[in-house]
Formats: sequence, structure tokens, C-alpha cells
Amino acid sequence: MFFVTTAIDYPNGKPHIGHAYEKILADVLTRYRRFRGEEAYFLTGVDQHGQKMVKTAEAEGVNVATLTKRNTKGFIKLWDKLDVRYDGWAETTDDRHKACVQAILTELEAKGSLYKKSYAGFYSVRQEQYLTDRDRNEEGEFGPEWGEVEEREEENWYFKLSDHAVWLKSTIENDALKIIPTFRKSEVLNAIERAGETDLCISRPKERMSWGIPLPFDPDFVTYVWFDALINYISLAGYKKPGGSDLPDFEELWPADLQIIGKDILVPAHAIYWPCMLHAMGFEAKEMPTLLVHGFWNIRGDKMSKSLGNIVDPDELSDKFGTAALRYYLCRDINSGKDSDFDIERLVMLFNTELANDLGNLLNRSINMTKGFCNSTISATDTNDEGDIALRKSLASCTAAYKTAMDNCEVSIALQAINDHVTHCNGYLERNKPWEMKKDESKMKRVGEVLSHTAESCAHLALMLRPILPEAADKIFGQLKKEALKDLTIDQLSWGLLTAGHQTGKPKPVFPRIQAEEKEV
RNA sequence: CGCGGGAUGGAGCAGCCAGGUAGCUCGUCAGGCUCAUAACCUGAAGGUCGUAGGUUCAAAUCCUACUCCCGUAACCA
Repeated sequence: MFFVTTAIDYPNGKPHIGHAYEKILADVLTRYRRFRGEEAYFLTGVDQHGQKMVKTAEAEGVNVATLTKRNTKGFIKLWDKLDVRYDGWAETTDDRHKACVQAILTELEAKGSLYKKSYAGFYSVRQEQYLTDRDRNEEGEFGPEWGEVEEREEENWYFKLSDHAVWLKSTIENDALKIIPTFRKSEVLNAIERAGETDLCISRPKERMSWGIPLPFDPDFVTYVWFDALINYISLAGYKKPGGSDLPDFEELWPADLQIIGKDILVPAHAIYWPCMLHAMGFEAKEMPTLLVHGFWNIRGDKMSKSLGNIVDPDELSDKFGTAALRYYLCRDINSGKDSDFDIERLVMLFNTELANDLGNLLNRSINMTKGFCNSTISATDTNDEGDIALRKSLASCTAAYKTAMDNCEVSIALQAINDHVTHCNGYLERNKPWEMKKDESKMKRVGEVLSHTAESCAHLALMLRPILPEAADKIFGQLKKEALKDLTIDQLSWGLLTAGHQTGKPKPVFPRIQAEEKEV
């Protein structure tokens, strides 16, 4: 079973384009694995606990549980709208999750992996957090932005992270825990060098923060984010599930084949804390997940942030341009783990040129001519014409390139491979000119062969495009009058999906051009 | 001298790991076509691949130094 997870989002606001990108990427890769004929399981969700949720609720004057429910619903609704289809939904307020977290904590405490100690430091009452030297300004003082800062002492529970430092280093060095892309691996290894003997604080006193999961062995504390949010990857995958649980079978899922996360939470959370936590629980190096680390969508070179007011709302984009355009853009215009600039004009341009003008138009002209010149009937395509052979060769290399790219999680490259063949097909029509040949009765057989070559190509292209644009692909199958194509796996993509005599349908633009209008969303 | 990424025709990017005539999309210009979503096709102009050295028969690609841009700097107890 191919197991895909994403980071679980913090629902103290609305989902932004970065949230949407990660979920769409996970959705695409999951659908691709199924296209490969594999069984796949996609887990995503929301991280609902913590101080920020409490503060947001206070600011809005609602109960924190109410806010949590309401905002969570916003995420669920958006994923539905964006065709993000997950198999498991992880909410950290889920009782099944809480039970698992507590079971793990109990076990680790019994094992001696946790300990309690007192810490004294400078505390910002306004921000409700302890400050470090990095929070000091140039004069070495805590600035006014922190409000009243007082010295305070507090007891908390700690996880013995340092016990696993040596193990972690070798585990990452030898790729037992794999990190994609590779340049992130060196970043992590450098970070581990500085690890030192620091342990990880995993609790908050209840009197200060009650919106969390209580420590089973010390009810005056709740667990802090690490032993809550990160655990979702296994808790909702069935780890330590009680008998009769409806959760999946953990043995089948774990280790995760892809844990998709943003570059911001690689170090320390996912590359350091998480594997050490797993190791403490008894997981071995070979049971470590693979981390797929993606970059960010920037806005005109700036980071997207609330303070800059440049948040891009995927919900509005989907309303305005359609889910297909949004999914296509997010998959197409960003490269292997790097950052990219979000640009609505590029979104429109890529949709209009690559989908509407090139692929959509190829399908449209193929079906239209098949209907008009050939009675909607497909001809045999086992021809020896040089151009035909070149076209089939182009499709074969397209399919191979697509597969390699998708196996490497490089969706953008896969889409480029698809476009290359589309371009080949449009040129092929131009060279063969079926609209001219049909004037000569003796060439009608050839007209059918030519058009069937492009129609056949469209069938293949739609299948390859399907993980990215499921609805559009199905529309294409509909116009080809061959809905059953959607059940094919990638290995069944051989020439001849449309057999001689098959009747195709009516042409209708699958990707209507987005008309230029106001630029602002 | 913390760590990482980046600097390639007007714009956005690929190529660099495994050196060998600089590639893609958009834009521009000139043609062609009319089956099609004013879509499609062909051709052209435009780059001394951040700077300076080095290795090599050969460097965008390897090595060294430098400049500029971006991100990040972990027990937020």
C-alpha cells in the first residue's frame, strides 16, 4: 500500500494557496499511484490544538471548540471543491487520536524517555511565551513588542531527544530516512551537527494552556505540538488502535512512502523530532518515512504573509478560474522542491495556451473532423506511414518521460512531457491536412487514419493527465465515447485503445479559454 | 567567513550531480493554414550562461576566490 501524508494544517484562519498546493500535490501523487495499479492511502487533516487557536477564538469572541469546528469545516469544504480526495482525515481533537497520543506518552514515560524539570527564563505575558536571546533587540533588551517581560520559573516535561542524535545522523546519512530533494538532506545533516545535548519540551502547564491533550501520567499538563500533531501520521493510520476500530491496518500502511511537507517544517520538526520520536517508540531505521519537501509560493518575490496582506485565496481562484486551472497551474509552474512566484497572469496563460489552445483544441479538432469527415468512426491505425510512425514514437517517449517524472514526484516535468506530444500531434495534423484530403474521395481512408492517430493520442494524454485533472480527463473520455478508459492502469497504455469502428462523440471544448478581464482577484 | 538556495536571450524557467555545437514556454517579427476554443503550423531576430582566475583538446556544466539576491538559523521551555 502506497501511503501518502501531508502536513496537517493549522485552522486558525482560512486555507491559503500554500495549503492548497500541498494537498493537491498529495492528491495528484496518490491518484498517480492508483493509475500505476497500486493501492494507495492518502491521509491529511488539521492540527487543531494550541495557544493560537485559543487566542483566535478569544479575538473572535467564540468558544475555541466552536472556532475549531467552523474553521475545520472550511478546510474540508475547500478540499472537496479542489477535488482533493483523501482516504483518512486526521483531526487532533479526534478521540481516536487522543487515545493513541496518550498510549504513546504512557509507554514512553514508563520506558524512561521522558522526564520533568524546571526551567527559569524570561516570559512575555502578552505573547504568552518564553523568550530567548534571539528575541532581544540590538541593545540586548526585549523590545516593547513583547509587552511586559518577567522572569518566571516553570516545570515541564521533556523528551530525551539527545538519546537519538547519533542514531538519527546515521539514519539520514544512509538514506534509511530519505529526504527529497537531495539538497535538503545536506541541510538537515548540517542541522544535526549543531544538535548538542538539548532535549525537547513536550508539555505546557494546564493553567496556562488547556486546549490540548492531557498527559496521562500528569494531568496538570497538556502535550505540546510535537507529541500531538506529528503523531497524527500514525494515530489515524491505525497505530495502537483498539479492537473494533474502523481505522486502517497500520501494518499495511507504515512506513509512509511519502510525507509531503513544506520546507519550513523540515528542520527541526520532521527531520529531527519526528524520527527521534519514532525511534523512541521502537521503530527501526528501516521503518522511517520518506520526506518530500516542497518550496513555497511567493508573491512577487515576497513571502506570502498576513502582515503583507498578500494572501492568495484558493477558494476565490477556483471560483474565478475553475478548479482545473488552479490544479494545473499549481502542478505546472513550480519545480522540484523550489520556491515559485505565484502569478495569476501565468495561471491564465498556462491554462489558455497549454490546455485550451494546445490539448483542448487538439481534441476538439480531432473529434470534430472525425465527426464531419468520417461519420464519427475510428479507423485502423496499424499504418506504415513515416509520419504515423513518428507520432507513435513521440507518444511512447512521452509516456516514458511522464512515468519517470511522476515516479520522481516531478509533476511539472510530467506535464511538459504531455505537452510535447500535444505539440507533435498538432503539427502532425498540419502536415497531413485531413481537411484538404477529404476533398478527394480516394483519400478518405487516409483521412480516417490520420484522425484516428490524434484521437488515439488524446485518449492516452487524457489518461496521463487524469491524476492532475480528473474531471477534465473524464470529459475527454466522454467525448471519445470510451468512459471505460478511466479504469486502465499505466501499463495498459498500449497503442490501440480506440479500435477500428469505434464511434466517437460530439466535440465540446473541455477547457474553455479564460477571457482576459480584471487582473485582481 | 552559521546553514541552504539562486544569478542562463525582453519575462519566467530547464540544462549543471555522470564536461562536447545553449533548450523550453510566453513575448516580438515575417509567412502559412482554415478542421478547430480568433485556436493550429513554419521560419526569424534576440544570450560572451553574475565576476575573476584555474583544470581540460573542450566548461553554463568541475575547482578556487569574489559580488549581488532570497530563505533560514531548531529545547519560542
